[in-house]
Amino acid sequence: MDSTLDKAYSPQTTEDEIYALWEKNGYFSPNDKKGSKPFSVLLPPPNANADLHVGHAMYVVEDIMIRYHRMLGDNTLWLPGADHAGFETQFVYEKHLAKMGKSRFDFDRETLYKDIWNFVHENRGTMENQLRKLGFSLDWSRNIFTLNPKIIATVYTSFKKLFDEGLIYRDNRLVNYCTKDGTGFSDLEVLYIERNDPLYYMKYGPFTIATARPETKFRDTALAVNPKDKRYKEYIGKTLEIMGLLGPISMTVIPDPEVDPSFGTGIMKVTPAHDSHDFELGKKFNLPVTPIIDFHGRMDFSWFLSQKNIEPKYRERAEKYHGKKIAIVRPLMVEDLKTDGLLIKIDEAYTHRIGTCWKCGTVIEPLPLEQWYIKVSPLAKKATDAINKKQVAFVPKRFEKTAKQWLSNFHDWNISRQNVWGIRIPAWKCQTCLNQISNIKNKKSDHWIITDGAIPTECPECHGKNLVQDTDTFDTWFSSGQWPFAALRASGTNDYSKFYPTSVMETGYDILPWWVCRMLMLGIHMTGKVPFKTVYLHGLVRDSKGQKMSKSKGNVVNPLKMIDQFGADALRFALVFGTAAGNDLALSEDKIRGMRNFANKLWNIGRFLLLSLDNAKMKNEEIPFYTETLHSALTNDADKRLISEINMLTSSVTKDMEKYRFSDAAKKLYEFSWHRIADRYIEENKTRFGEGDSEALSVFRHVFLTILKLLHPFMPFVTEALWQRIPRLTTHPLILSSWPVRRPTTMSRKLLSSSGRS
RNA sequence: GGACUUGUAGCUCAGUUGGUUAGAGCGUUGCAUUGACAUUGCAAAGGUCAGAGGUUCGAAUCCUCUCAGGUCCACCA
Repeated sequence: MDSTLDKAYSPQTTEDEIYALWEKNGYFSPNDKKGSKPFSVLLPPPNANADLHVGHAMYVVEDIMIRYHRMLGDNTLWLPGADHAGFETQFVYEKHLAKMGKSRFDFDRETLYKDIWNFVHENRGTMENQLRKLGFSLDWSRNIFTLNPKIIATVYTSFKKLFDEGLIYRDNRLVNYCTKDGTGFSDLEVLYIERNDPLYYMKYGPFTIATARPETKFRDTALAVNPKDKRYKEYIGKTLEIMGLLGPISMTVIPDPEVDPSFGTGIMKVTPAHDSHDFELGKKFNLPVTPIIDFHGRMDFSWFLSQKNIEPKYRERAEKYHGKKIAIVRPLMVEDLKTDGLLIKIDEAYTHRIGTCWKCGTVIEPLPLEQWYIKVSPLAKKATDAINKKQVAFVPKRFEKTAKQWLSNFHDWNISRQNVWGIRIPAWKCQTCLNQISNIKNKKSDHWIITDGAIPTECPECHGKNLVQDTDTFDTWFSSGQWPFAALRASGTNDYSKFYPTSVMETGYDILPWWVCRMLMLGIHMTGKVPFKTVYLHGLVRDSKGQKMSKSKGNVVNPLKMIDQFGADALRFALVFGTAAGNDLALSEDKIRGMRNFANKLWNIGRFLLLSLDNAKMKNEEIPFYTETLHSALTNDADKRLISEINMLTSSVTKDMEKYRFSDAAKKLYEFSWHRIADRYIEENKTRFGEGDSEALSVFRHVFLTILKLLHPFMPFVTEALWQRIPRLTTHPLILSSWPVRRPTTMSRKLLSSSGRS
């Protein structure tokens, strides 16, 4: 035992060594002791091939819970995972391709998939090591990738079950399509932004209409007015001949109570192929769906140009527009409208909210496309019921309301993505049947063969062998929504039966609708049980001024840099200290430095304790371990008071841990260690320590070891480093030590031995 | 239009079911210090808890309204 500690604590020379000790000895794995209660948390899988950002460091809350429960003697599992992150990873890979002057369309599907797979695996590992740097006591022996074959198998099984139950269906409707990324998205992935766009007023037969999207007017199929609008009442049901840029078109006026008479001129053009409201309206009035914009965001006039006997003027125009991007066509159209005397005015001050791609910012085009949808409401109802029945608790409580609100507002969920990197949808179409069907009028063409992953050999209807698989992959949230049961079925033999439902789901509140609600819906439906009993939501990490971190602002805090500079314990403590669950927190270097100072303060309390113990040893003083006998024989009032205070602190911190009040616990421990023990108890009793007073030293050591235990979930490294150096009764490392109980009475000793650890 | 949320010290934030003189970190000021720690200690300054009203023996905390921020959803032709 080397009791001469360095003057200052050096996390850099301590942390890696301690982490290696824990990991090497398998301390992160469940104890699997008979009778021990299960406690399980699934780490929200970070992107496999990206670096961690400081938001990930908030998962420290999970490590705190895990370490606490491990010390309670629970059968504790914290399961790590790595996310293939479907579209996001493909997006990164496409950027990488672009740098080499290539695009994903230069490769066939299999090659592209393989290349991305290799790309991900070449970049893999950094994220995992960063989690280690943070001190996270994850059971790495169970680490699982979201494209693990067992995970995929579970996802396929779910898809088939949902399909068989009629909860998954195929439909052709307008999808939120990003023409740059070449894929559709669910409603949640559309990012609405406030934007200024010109509002064009144009002559439309006897009317004037206002539109922000003049390019779609070529394929308007009707005009809609509010049935209560006296100005247009007489026109309802009438078909009018209207002069457009490509000649006359006939259009019927239909009633729509949702038309706002005060907007523009109170008359709305209807374009079912490019507006979801119009699409629904079109269904009601049996209007054709006639697209003018293609999946690359270009104008498509082939329907017009293929007609015979087109006037040369109109042909010229259509050819001019054809194949060009919308932004290019708009000004051309404005010119032509002017020429024809159809443009009335342009309101340049018009602002509206417009959907954009959350990833690349391109304006989302609603385009008609066949996709797989999940019928959400039956699943959402089950989730809401579970919340109402208190089968799931939210921390903080207010998110219960948010979750329920989301669950009641979800539309059917488009789970098809036109990506390669992901889990390919196990749906096949028989080409033979398809050809036959297309010859029979009115027969539904959605004749799909769905399997639980096995490649079908022949069509069950016609026994044809010409089966073609859907080229789409699942929305990654469809598979992540199944993570709790999918992961536990894949991670270890009995993990699912032992650890499902998991104890706590801990993640950022920003993915409540994307992930938490989906896990609830799919988890309950697929397993009959809630996937987690408690949802703890943390806030966003912001900069020292409360501003959102972003690369462009240059205010991004790099967690690894902070760890190098101040130690993981300091960063961890800074993230929980003075932070309420569910609230955003401002993180500054000053705060982390302050917490580094606290780690150093602990170090020096330990250093002083060791020096005093050495000093006593030289005087041949025997320092007894703190026991019940010693406790009842205490004579010094200062010692008695301190013992009673550490007991009170223990209960109070334990209560905080149970109630997920980690900030309170951290604050109490900080306050007690620094200002009670270091500033007062040590200072007031220095002479006694100098004299080698065995009672004082015994009490001091006991109290300090207790503090190390209580602090261990928060600052695992410095506490373990000190624990290893201080003479104590047991040989266990701190990570496996038992959580302190009020004091060493007979009763609590029983508890200690029954937990199997001391 | 709907939901949620914030306003507490110079800055960033805690503050449980209402309960003494309202707390912390950082910052500021003064002093101290060669044996645990300058990554330190002691002391100090600094707050009408956004405002108004109400409930209560008692309100930062509960209720109503006002003002000022933030986030999300719906609608926007």
